[in-house]
Amino acid sequence: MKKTNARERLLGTAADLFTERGYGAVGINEIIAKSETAKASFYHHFPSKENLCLTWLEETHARSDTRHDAILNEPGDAEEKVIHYFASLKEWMKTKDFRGCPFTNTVSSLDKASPPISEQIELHKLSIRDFFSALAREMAPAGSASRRLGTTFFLLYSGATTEAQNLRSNWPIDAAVESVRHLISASKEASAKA
Amino acid sequence: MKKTNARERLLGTAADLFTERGYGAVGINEIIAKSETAKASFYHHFPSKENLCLTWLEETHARSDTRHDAILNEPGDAEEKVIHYFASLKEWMKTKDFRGCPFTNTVSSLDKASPPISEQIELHKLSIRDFFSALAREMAPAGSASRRLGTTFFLLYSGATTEAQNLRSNWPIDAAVESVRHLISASKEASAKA
DNA sequence: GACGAACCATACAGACTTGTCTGTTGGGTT
DNA sequence: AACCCAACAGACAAGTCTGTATGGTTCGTC
Repeated sequence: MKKTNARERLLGTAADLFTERGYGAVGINEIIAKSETAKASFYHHFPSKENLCLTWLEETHARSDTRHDAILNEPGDAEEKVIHYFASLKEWMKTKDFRGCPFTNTVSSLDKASPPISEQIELHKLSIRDFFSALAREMAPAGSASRRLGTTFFLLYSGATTEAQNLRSNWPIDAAVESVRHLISASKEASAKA
Repeated sequence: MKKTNARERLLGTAADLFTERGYGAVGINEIIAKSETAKASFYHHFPSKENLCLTWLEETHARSDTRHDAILNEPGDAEEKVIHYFASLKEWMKTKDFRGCPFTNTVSSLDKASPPISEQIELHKLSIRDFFSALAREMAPAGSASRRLGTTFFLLYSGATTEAQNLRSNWPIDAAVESVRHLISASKEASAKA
């Protein structure tokens, strides 16, 4: 039943609990209890709760990053890729009971500022923006217009995630998809006119 | 020095501390100490910390709502009103040290679900969307297009707030304004063509 | 077979949390 | 004068939190 590795068990249950209720609302006592691990083992692998959080965010970011690379290298239309990305966000929200972005939630829930965590969050957010920018560049190669388009996708994605969490509903994501669709077709018309 | 009313003092310092560090990271001991109030007086006016939070959100929402009404009844161009609203968000972020929406932050920082607080947050968010929808209706009276436009403004506003907090910078808000400007001019062209 | 790493259980320190309780002070009203 | 009520101070309960310390067990490798 137990995974053999105590470190993996700790990270796994910490990931579950942090995404479920947020960094601030979960104590290490609960983490070690749910992962069936001794407290001494926890402090053997992690110097502090904050470092556990950092490690969790790093691993989450790494997974997200390789997924973005895979999507970009995949064959297929950039427009479809963007729409599909929003669709998978809907799935995520449904399975995670409408808790939004782990990174954003961690920022809100941090009691005191922690430079390494803040840096990791910035890194992650900028990489998401870059992902959308790459897709935008693919579908509207004209310079300044595609730059704005990518950032607009990014902001719509962030807003949709935030408000789906606040309103405990997926309609903001559907609305964001509608906006994205409209933006794409409008940009096509503009480039056809030029 | 002290305001005469203990209740007002408590609400004021609670508002400051909650917006500064979030609901979860602030205890009532700190609130009563900073407001120079006895603990017994606190529990005389508020049944619990959670109720204090609810009251704070209610008052914040009420202020926001009357401000929206004032803006809508003001003379002036709807387009300028939207842009100006984003500009005042930039001011807010600067003075509040890049802490984002109090309502969104409270959702992330809540340890356990609280129905009255969740309802208050939904109410507030829907009222912001309605505000943007009213402005969109003013500048593009065509039915379905203005509906989408208002929701797009709302999502861009939310995303800009969230990411300005995450990245501790105002560039997401500037980018959102650029997107809004582009959307408005595109919608003008579309209605001119029809 | 010996060494060391990883793991286990458990007790503890010290500071923190929300909320309760007792008792006092002082101004305003009846 | 009697009463009410807001506000005060401060101790207390019962529990939480992170992190440390002690000591014992299992297991792979030299």
